[in-house]
Amino acid sequence: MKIKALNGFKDILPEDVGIWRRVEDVVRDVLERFHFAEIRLPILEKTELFARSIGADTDIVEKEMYTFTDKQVTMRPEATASLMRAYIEHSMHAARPVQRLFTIGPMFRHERPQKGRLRQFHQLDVEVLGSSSYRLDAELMSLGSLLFAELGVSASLEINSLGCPDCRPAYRRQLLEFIGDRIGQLCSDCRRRSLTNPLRVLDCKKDGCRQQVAQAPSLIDHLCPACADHFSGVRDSLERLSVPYSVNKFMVRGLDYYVRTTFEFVTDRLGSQAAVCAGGRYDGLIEMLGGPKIPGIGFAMGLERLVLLLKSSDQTPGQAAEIDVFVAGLGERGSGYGFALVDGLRRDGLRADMDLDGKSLKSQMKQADKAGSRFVLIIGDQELAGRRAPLRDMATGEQVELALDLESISTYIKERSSGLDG
RNA sequence: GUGGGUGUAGCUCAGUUGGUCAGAGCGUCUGGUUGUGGCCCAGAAGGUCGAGGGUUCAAGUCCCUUCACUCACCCCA
Repeated sequence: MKIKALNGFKDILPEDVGIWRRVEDVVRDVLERFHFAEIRLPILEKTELFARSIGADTDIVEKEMYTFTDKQVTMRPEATASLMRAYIEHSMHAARPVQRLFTIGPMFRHERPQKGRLRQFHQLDVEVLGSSSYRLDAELMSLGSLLFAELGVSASLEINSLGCPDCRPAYRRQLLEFIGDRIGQLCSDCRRRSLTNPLRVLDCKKDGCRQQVAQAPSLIDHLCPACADHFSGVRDSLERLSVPYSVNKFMVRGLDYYVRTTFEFVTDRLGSQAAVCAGGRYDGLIEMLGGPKIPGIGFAMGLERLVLLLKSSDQTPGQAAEIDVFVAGLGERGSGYGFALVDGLRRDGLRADMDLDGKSLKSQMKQADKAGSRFVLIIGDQELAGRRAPLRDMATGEQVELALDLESISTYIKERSSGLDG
């Protein structure tokens, strides 16, 4: 029986790494423009951290975490909790009043895999601690929209407000009353939701439920004055930044810690996994985890989903050259000389390779072609005797005779290759 | 946890009502006269048809079981 990767765990093969790097490069570039600093966090944390931050009653904590029960540690299902832990542990609030941080890495959830949802998946996690300004909310959404724009992916922004501990309970009671009157018309899932997480009834996908909740009281009509002001501030700021958005009053959050602003970038090209980026404000979280009373907001972007979008958007990157020069050695002497020459070229900053298995010249030419090498240098007994060797330009087929020494060859290739530094 | 779909060469897939059905394309390798890639041509390697059991003279082809993958539900980035 062959050993295979675990269900929901995927290898990212060399042919896909290019697109992943592109995503990561754009992410880091844009984040730096927005003055964010990268932080790298452990993958394993105390189980309690997630239970307290995400919510002990959530599906994630109840049944989706990879936990070593004998050690009470868990593979992180998301990054926000870890980042908060690090922020508190290192008293980062003392270093500067507003911390703008991001991290990229794998997360683990034991869910049933499907399109755009794996058990090990990767997220970009962006968090700002120390400001409750509504402008910050809009700034993060602008950041998200710029990320999509720079990657050439289209996704639309939806926003909502979940209120705060002052206004949500009252709304929740109203909603429960509304649902109670219609409980018979709702699907079985929604009947269960009405007990566990009533807000979730609002975004049920079933038509019957949608019709029923269409007239439901909406969160954003029942915000307390402070939350209402904040929400309208967010909207004004988005308009000032010309970031297109729509209000989705049925949008809910799965994690307990969110308050006020929530937002998602959604797409219709990922099957049922519409959200490619989602986040919101969590003003009480840091305090709840034992830190200072400091507000925060953040979002997570699903990188697998982003990669899927990039692949579907028909942006063929074209095969890049893997190496600058392939050295074709003929016979034992030619191969031996070429072996040392390739090593020298590499030490000189060029990407070089050769065949080590004594293949025919024709076969070596094919290898060079397949690798997209810009040049092929041929070394056989004639060349060793004459101290000169032909260098073939694989694009044009033209060949020049070069003096058979490292410096001449290296210099010639460097003068004609692009994308080399130094 | 629940439901649907699919499992035939490295990859993408054909395989009619069970009877040369073990195939194609791509990829790989070799060759198409001495040491030159792409295109073309020729040839080769490569598969216990996911696994196990059953029906039958005969099973990728029918039945059962099982495993895997996949999409969707739940939930969620």
